Amino acid sequence: MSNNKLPTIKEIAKRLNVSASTVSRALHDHPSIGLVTTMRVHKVAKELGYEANKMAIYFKERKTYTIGVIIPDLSEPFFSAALTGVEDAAEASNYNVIIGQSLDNFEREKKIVENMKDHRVDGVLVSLTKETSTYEHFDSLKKYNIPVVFFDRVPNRKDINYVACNLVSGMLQAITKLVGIGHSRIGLINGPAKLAATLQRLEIYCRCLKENNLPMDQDIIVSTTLAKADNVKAIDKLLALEEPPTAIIVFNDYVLLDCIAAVKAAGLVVNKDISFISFANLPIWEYMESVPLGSIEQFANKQSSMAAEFLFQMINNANKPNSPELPLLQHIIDSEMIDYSSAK
Amino acid sequence: MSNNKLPTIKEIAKRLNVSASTVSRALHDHPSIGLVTTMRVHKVAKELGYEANKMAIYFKERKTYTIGVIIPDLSEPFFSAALTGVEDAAEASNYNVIIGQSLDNFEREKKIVENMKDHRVDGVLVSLTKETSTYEHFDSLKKYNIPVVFFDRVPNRKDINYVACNLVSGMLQAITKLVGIGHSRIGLINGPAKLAATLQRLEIYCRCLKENNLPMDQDIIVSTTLAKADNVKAIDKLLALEEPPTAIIVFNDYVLLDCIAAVKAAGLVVNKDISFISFANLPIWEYMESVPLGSIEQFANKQSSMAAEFLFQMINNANKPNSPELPLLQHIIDSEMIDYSSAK
DNA sequence: AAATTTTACGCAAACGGTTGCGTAAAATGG
DNA sequence: CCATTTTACGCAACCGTTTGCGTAAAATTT
Repeated sequence: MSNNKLPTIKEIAKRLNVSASTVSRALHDHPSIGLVTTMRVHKVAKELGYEANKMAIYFKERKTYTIGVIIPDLSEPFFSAALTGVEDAAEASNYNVIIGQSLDNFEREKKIVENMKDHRVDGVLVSLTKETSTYEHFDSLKKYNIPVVFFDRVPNRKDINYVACNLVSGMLQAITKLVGIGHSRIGLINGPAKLAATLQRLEIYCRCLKENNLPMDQDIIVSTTLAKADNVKAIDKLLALEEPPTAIIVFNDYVLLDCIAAVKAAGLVVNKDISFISFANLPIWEYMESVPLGSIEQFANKQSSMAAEFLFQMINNANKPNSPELPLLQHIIDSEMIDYSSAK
Repeated sequence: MSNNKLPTIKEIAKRLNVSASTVSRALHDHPSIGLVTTMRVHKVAKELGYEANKMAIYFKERKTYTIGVIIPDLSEPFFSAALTGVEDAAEASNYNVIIGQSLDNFEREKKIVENMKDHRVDGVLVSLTKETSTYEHFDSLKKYNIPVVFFDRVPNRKDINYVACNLVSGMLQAITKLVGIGHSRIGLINGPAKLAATLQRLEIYCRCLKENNLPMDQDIIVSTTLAKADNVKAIDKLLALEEPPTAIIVFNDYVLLDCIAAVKAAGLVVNKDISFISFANLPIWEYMESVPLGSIEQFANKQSSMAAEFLFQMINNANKPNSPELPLLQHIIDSEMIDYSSAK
């Protein structure tokens, strides 16, 4: 059983018959304390193994040196990479990171925000739930002077701080590449209509087709609920067309995995009979034999660490007394198509 | 700009011309406070939007309701699953989780421990670095009454609290299964000698062979540094034998992925010419066409959440004044071979 | 030697809330 | 009507550290 009593400043003060304030100042080598006293204090402090109780200091400072990160799901490599990005940035600033997984559940997200408020984190980083469409729970953090920065899955609002990823650049690279190697009939397997990401992909797809002077054909645009059976149905529908696409942009890697299986089942060969480009979430293609021509990378790590930097800027700015009101911190990172076609 | 001043108990007290202690008691509906006063306090509290500053309470309680988790690498699905297990358990107990990635670096691990001590976490969960062989940095937490529970990668000591995974059960299932379907020449591709896991696998492999009355042949035991080229070299060495094994136990899934590629490159067919069983770390086999016959699952989530339960037991026990000195909390979970042979 | 400055330290409040103890005033008992 | 209990609240300490201000004693100046 350990002593249970950690040495405090008062303890040192008592032993030396001086006041706690003298000890505190001596420990910081404050000039107003005599040299001998300072040395005696240091000596006793060392003997007792004294260490300042940071929680007491933090409490006085009204800070916790902790930030919260709210993400949908750690089992997604995208988000675990994002968390790592945050942790790296936080470590560099001597901050701690507490996590909360919303599991794409709005109520959980609210609860996590509440909890982080209770713990008085110095700031919050969020990647939203798919369900989230109202933001009062984040607005309420303003009352506690807790800044919020969103990343990747960000609210559809102007008055927020965020880092997001622009899918246009990657999609443009993808379609340009496909056109470059001779494809002119490029399909799209999109996600469920209710997801913002779905609409976004459709818009960008159309734009990029146009930029490449390709016609748009509704027949080669299909969607899936993201369920496995539905993914297969979607790709089969395209393959069954009279004139099937020769290349397909796929909603994400999970969908693509099912598509590849279906293509093989149909006796076709990936990258010969049909080519794919998808939106990256899985770091697995280097191990697979059938791979997409490329993946549109959204740089989870880069997004999250930049969001963390923004957050620290806001936190530090708030600490300065004459803070000149920071402008909104917003940044959009370009996605990039990672080319796999040369790899195999 | 928000008001910067959150309402406090003192603020309420001032408005009602009562003392802070009365307000505090009224807010908790303490019987010694008159009904009218209590109601007036509640009313003003509501008007002001008063919420207790938990940090102040925690500081007084000398608790933080936060536990720390130290794991090697979040990008490994095993550890992100483990973290999720911890978070689930923590949420159920109203605790927060702060994370630290050691990146398999001993110095980082020490630094993280130090940091968590500074933040006075109520307890720590650890899965050790591959480099860690001394444990003073954890012992030092005793001084602060911070309990520690290890999981999965645990110290080689008796006097610790831990949850670990027993590989024997899974390996035995694996070899028994292989024997059952006619294999009698079962190889082993092991990891680098310096890893504890390597020695462990070798021992268990030998034991399980013996239990199935199979002879041991040094020729079909090879090792790899875990680098891709070396993985390929290892499997090629086995395939080049006069009498190659018909089944191989592989160190882990990463190694196996390279092995499968090498087998295909050699013109052989997985699960026909040669079969594999590996130690699971990747949740990818459901998407692959060539899969091992089975994977030995070590239940990251179960291990970590049980470790968290242990930790909470220790924390709660320490809070009780007449704590009857908890015994060491130790548990070993059986690994299990997950059978994929029927799936394809 | 008296006046002034400097040195070296203590007091007390502050952060926000909790709690043991003391005590007026009101209610009850005899 | 006096003695005792109950009711309802305030005081002050506490958690551990920091910091503005005040002040004796010592050192310096004249």
